[in-house]
Amino acid sequence: MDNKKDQSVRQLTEEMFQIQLKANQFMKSLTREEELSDNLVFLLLKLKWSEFLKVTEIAEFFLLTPGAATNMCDKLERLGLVERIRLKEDRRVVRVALTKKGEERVHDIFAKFSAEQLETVISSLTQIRLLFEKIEDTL
Amino acid sequence: MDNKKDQSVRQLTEEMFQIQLKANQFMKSLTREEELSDNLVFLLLKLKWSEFLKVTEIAEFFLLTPGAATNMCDKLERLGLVERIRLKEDRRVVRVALTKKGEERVHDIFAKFSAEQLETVISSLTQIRLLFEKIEDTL
DNA sequence: TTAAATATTTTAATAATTAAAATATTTATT
DNA sequence: AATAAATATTTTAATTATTAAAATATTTAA
Repeated sequence: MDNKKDQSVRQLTEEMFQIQLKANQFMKSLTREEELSDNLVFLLLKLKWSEFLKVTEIAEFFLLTPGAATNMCDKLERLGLVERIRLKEDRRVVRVALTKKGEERVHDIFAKFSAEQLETVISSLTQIRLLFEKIEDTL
Repeated sequence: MDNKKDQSVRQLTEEMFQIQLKANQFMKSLTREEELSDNLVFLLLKLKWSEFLKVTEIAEFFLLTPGAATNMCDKLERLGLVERIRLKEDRRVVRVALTKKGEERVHDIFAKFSAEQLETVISSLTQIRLLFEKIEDTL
């Protein structure tokens, strides 16, 4: 591995490291008063704009096993943030939905940001996603 | 929470989710044949361009406890990828450095990418970092 | 009616982390 | 010089989040 490539490795490592750091900081600023894990917060957000999700849907979204998804729901249910109801039409299926308390929790997460701030964040995140897609096309 | 803000939450959730997905995919493509965790790979990369790191330095970089950093080193040492040597000048300090095998492992990670690919990736990552910094300034 | 497939939960095991304790060394104080 | 305090790393115990596998209940297919 020549010096030019060494430099590339060094740069790439540094950028990746900084990005991870800032991404974590961003998550923290979003969930600054949350003691929930990132994935649990993500799930609350996801449920905010889905009427409900099945456990297998949750598992698929998060690329986890059904057991892990169940465990996530256990935690949120214990906190009164979600409820689980068996579907009448197919009693194998469990609907997972936000409770009133869960709705309020999501509301609280975003109450601290102005509409302008949100727009800026969304716009930046969109560009970040596009850049990752560019990387995807490159490799 | 009004409809406009609902939409913002929805968009933000979706972007965050996609970014997490793509960032994971990126890590996977970088470490596609690695059975090491992300942090272990990161540490290998970091050691590639540092002569050596102390355990506390590793803990600081990764925002972990010294115990966790020790554990990371245990794993890499067990695999023959790093070595630990007490500093003569201060025998409390352990130098952690890549072995020859570790160097080769890092080399292998990047052997599969061309210089052009690396340049594109680095450039995109730099922009991603700048965008995260913009978000940081916004919040 | 029986067998196979499916959804979720439970159980057991594993990996990665923290908090706290332990060990060794260095630095500061007496 | 001796003692106390600080520091670096490791070890131990506990916790959290995940997987694999097993269990339970239900639906679908034969």
